[in-house]
Amino acid sequence: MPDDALQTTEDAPIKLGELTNGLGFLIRIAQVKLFENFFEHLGEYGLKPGEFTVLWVIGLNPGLRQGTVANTLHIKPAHMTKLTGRLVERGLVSRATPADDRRAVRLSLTPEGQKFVDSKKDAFLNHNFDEKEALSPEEAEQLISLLRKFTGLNACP
Amino acid sequence: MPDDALQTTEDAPIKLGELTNGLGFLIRIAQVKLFENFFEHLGEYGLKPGEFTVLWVIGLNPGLRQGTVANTLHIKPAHMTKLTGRLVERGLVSRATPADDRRAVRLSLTPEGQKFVDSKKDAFLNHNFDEKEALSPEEAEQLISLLRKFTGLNACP
DNA sequence: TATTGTTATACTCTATAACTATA
DNA sequence: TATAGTTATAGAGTATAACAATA
Repeated sequence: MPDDALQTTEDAPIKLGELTNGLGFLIRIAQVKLFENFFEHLGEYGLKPGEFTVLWVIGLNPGLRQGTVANTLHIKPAHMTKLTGRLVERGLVSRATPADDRRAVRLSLTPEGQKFVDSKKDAFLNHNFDEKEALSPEEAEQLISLLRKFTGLNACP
Repeated sequence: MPDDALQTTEDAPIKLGELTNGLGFLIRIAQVKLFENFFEHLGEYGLKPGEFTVLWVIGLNPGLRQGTVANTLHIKPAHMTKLTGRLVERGLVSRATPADDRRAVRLSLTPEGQKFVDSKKDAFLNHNFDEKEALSPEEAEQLISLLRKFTGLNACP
């Protein structure tokens, strides 16, 4: 039985050994695949996965504080500032300073932003990755379920 | 039944909606978790997951060409140059120019590099992530199997 | 001409700390 | 004092193109 190989310009197949059982490595390769898929379908809008996710969360929680979005999505505050700035520049998000705490920044979608999220929702949520991928619908659901459990994102048990 | 929430400094729980079914989002959060785990266990050596993976692959395939490593691990050539340089500086990897193609660079582990990989192998391959994680051993195996299928890394069936 | 690897540039993301303005 | 957000800086990773040496 030959060793497992990925791809090569080399003569001999490349051994990966137990790396193919490593969760970290698999997650990284999976992410590469998903990024490719994302840019294939949504790249024309010039938004990246993280930016789309921020739009989505703001859309579901209008007036959410910027820091809360950052915490929720594991985005660092410094980066969040720049990311928000980009979305505001594109006219998709608006900032507001609430009167009760003037340090805070509350975010909402502009009408354009809401329209954009609505129209791209399906493609964004990867309901499209079942093109000719390796997984059956049942396996995909199982994978998502296991990941949700692993990440501790099980909603309401 | 309340909407799903993650964490918040906010008054109301944050709605994520169908985001928790999005493979892209789950993979990202899973990676955050795995990175934390990695740095907790291996951070003291100052190596990052990608660097460790490169060491591992070179160890299994001594004399492998640099470009092949890059292709296999989805590392861009320009970045691979810098990454290799760091590992050489640390004395873990040695470069060699083969006589048959003097454009190429072939990589091998130094004795120190080999010793390092051997000693950290178990921790690296995340055989350690079962501490008090959410998944049972069976679920973990299932998750790995599904990811391997999704990424097209099924070795030899 | 094509290929391997390197350099250079630029941008994103991360990490950190210092700063402001509020509280 | 502590907190929310910003700014600044540095490093890693990515993308791209131009380049040298070799094939």
